[in-house]
Amino acid sequence: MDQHLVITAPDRPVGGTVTRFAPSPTGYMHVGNLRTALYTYLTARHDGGTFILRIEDTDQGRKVEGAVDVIYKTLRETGLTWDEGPDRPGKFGPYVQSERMGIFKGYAEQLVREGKAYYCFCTEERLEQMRADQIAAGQAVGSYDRHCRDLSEAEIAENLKNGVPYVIRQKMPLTGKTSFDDLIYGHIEVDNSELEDQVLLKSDGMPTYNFANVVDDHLMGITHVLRGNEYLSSTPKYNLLYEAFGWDKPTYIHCPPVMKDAHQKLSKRNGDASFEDLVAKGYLSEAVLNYLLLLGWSPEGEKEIFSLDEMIENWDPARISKSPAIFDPLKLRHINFEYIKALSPEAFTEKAKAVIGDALLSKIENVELLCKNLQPRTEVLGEIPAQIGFIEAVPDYDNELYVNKKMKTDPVSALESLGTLLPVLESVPDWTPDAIFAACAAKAAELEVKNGKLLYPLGIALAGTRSTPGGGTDLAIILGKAETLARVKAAIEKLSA
RNA sequence: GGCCCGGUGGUCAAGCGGCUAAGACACCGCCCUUUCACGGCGGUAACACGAGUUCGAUUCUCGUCCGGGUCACCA
Repeated sequence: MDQHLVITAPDRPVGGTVTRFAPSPTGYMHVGNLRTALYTYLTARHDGGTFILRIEDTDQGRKVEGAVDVIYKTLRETGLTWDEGPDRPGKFGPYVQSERMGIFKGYAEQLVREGKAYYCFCTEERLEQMRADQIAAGQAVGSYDRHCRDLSEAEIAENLKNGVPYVIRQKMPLTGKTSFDDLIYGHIEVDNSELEDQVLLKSDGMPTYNFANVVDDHLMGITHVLRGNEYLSSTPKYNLLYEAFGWDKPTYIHCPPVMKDAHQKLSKRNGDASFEDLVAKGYLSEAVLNYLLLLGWSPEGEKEIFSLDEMIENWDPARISKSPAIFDPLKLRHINFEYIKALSPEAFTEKAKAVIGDALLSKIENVELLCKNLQPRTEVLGEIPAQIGFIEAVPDYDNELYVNKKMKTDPVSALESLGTLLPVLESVPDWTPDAIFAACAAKAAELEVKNGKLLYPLGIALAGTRSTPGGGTDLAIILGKAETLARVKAAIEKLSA
């Protein structure tokens, strides 16, 4: 990461919306994550608020070299600029969670002093035994039995003095209900008896994820928390923490997952495409972002193609869907196609050239014409090579290709057509699209046949395939005169054989 | 299993008590056309099921079924 490029973040607007995207650096940005980043970004930007990037790197086991760069790179490529982050420190840093580890213990101890949390000296063995007993007794598994919740002052002091390892647990209310309101899912209420006295501070003095999250979000002034709906069931515990501290609760916006199919989430484990993979295949980053916008959210009108500015303007988090959405590569293709069509010819040509490669490029007489024909035929950049393989050499093909009902052609008539066309092509004064087409059309008129009768076979002769970027005369221009004449002669020979 | 959430065409989805239940992708057909495309026009296709509330339910309530999530000193 370009740590030398550290810029101080600007001040936040007073009373504004503040959101945060808090990814774990796993070395991979899957599209579900990116969608969350987008929704989080839009929620801040729509309100003219602040968008923060916080790196949650405390899972040392999953640490991957260079992973933070992937996050930076992806957000930059998609234009999701952040106001505060590791490289843009504001007043609420640090923005890398591993650098914040010192601040949590004090908060946990504060809750202990206030009687809202307690020291727990249970050993791992005891907890395991407890769970085993619960299973044996056919009870609900998993919940801590609150063994240390009511230790006497003396016992606690004694243990502390002896250096017995401990964790700090949150003291949940035993009765009553806790509720919260989610912007998407509405009012959700659970019995407090369902809530476990969760660990806040681990025995190594480090906070648990849930605890760190609440404290960080509060200290950073986060007003809107966007995250996956797998956190729906732990949100009551979050709220109880906010209440214990007397902090303002954020607005919760839980998003449904992006699915691979009806049962599985999209994930790295399943080998599903990451943002980088999609870009490598020839999807435009704007198109990917636009598709993701629509995957789980719908605008008010019928417009589907949105620039980032238009997304910001039209964004309304309340219109996020409640149910999971299956990632549809076909629809992505279509959106990508829309973006490709909207490219200027020059911009498309530039992108196409990069995919075609210099070797093949040198064999193309008129790259501009080729690209002009390619643009409305390219949904994904990566499929260009397959469309122009014929330029390198005519593939093996069957003469049956000359059969075309509508053009009224077949191998016999094709042989005839190519025979008439050859001298026409040889004598075309200028090797330009208009001149060639005019000459061929004139010949067709003279013979009183449809243009296709002559030109369809030309296309087959030049490309050896039905699907080509352009008609026969365009192919002639792309291949050049010498190559064209050679291929027509070869085709005549093949048809005569 | 307890708790929580969800369930409109194949997919994304609009809808928020009364509609012939939008639109997009995909699919099919027609037109245009020097192939294939692009484009234009048209078509097939949906409210999981059962009660209840109501003059009237896709919309509200309950139940059933199905799917997902969550129950760690992991994040």
